Amino acid sequence: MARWEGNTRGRLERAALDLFREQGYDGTTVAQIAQRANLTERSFYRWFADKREVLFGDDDLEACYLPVIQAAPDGLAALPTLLTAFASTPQVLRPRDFLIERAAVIAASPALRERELIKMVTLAEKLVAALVRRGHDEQTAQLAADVGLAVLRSATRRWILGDDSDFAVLLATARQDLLRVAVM
Amino acid sequence: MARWEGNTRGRLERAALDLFREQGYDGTTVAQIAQRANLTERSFYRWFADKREVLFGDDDLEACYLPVIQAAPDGLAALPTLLTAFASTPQVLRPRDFLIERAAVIAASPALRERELIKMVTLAEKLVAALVRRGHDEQTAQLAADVGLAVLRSATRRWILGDDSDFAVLLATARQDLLRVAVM
DNA sequence: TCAGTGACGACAGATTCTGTCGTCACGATA
DNA sequence: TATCGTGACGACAGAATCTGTCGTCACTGA
Repeated sequence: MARWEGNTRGRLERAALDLFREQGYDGTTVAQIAQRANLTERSFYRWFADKREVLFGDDDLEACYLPVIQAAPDGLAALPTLLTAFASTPQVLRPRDFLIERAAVIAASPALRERELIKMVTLAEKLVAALVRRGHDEQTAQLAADVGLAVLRSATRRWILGDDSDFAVLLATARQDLLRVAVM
Repeated sequence: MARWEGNTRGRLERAALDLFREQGYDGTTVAQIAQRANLTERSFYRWFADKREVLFGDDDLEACYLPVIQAAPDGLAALPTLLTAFASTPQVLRPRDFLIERAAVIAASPALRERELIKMVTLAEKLVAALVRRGHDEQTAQLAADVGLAVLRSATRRWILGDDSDFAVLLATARQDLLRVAVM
């Protein structure tokens, strides 16, 4: 067997994404993924908690956002605090090609959509906690996180579709949209 | 065996909720649920697509909201349209006791949280489609749905916690909060 | 040279979910 | 009353996911 090839995790992720694109998520088994990566099924589960996790490796948005929130100037409102943190999003994400491939696979599978959602919500909870630590009340923090993520999604949609403006600009635009929607 | 007892679906739902509360979601098998409902495991899967679905039966919020959106006066903005529809929410939901029991079980299980989230998002997609049919553009509709659901969640949180105000009032309050958050 | 550590293969087994077929209750019709 | 169709159900087989456990092998440091 091909033990100790190195970059085990990466090999599994690559094999999984390829197979999902070829045969669909439901149509490919963990055994197939492992085999293509020169491993056994058991080893797959040593690197990923379950079959879905292989697509949600290490964006680590949290580690990117939280310090910025922590360092925000005193008295800054909740939503602006979040949007400031979100500005550095594209630097943390994987290359756009990869994101597009992955997005297509996820969109095609309810199981993967579920997983993506809970990742999002888990992030939202971390944001709420960070806002509360800065003195915002729970209710406001929760609402700000929900609304902030809606703005982030709106901006990200545009970015993925090829809009190469500075991400802070995309966020500002999305926030304008939000204002129109919320005030009307 | 106890065939033809009637209310098969309800028996399974009841057995599942009780067992999940006693042993946790992961700790109970579909076979146990079926057994407590005097059925076989195979019959469980005739009534529910998978183990999680047994907790997400038939709120049918969609059927409640869509007609109201359809019937909204011309020219009404997206968010107010949604909030009008949301006003009748409590009439569709199950009794509060049931919701609280269920919420506790869901909160304790990541798998169930995932399922709850995708139910929410699926609803959001239906709302977006309904808004687009009324002439709102896609981007606005998406944002309004995200924000509207944030407001709905905020109002529902208060309602579940025992605030017995008219639900329209709770929604209005949540919307005030939203305005504060969004404008500041 | 040798023990410690971590990655891996091999195997067993519980659980989820699906396909298929035969059986039984019920309702409609002759 | 006799018969037939339909739908709910039990019984069985089997694929796939996920976990526990143990032995092996490569690398590291003393």
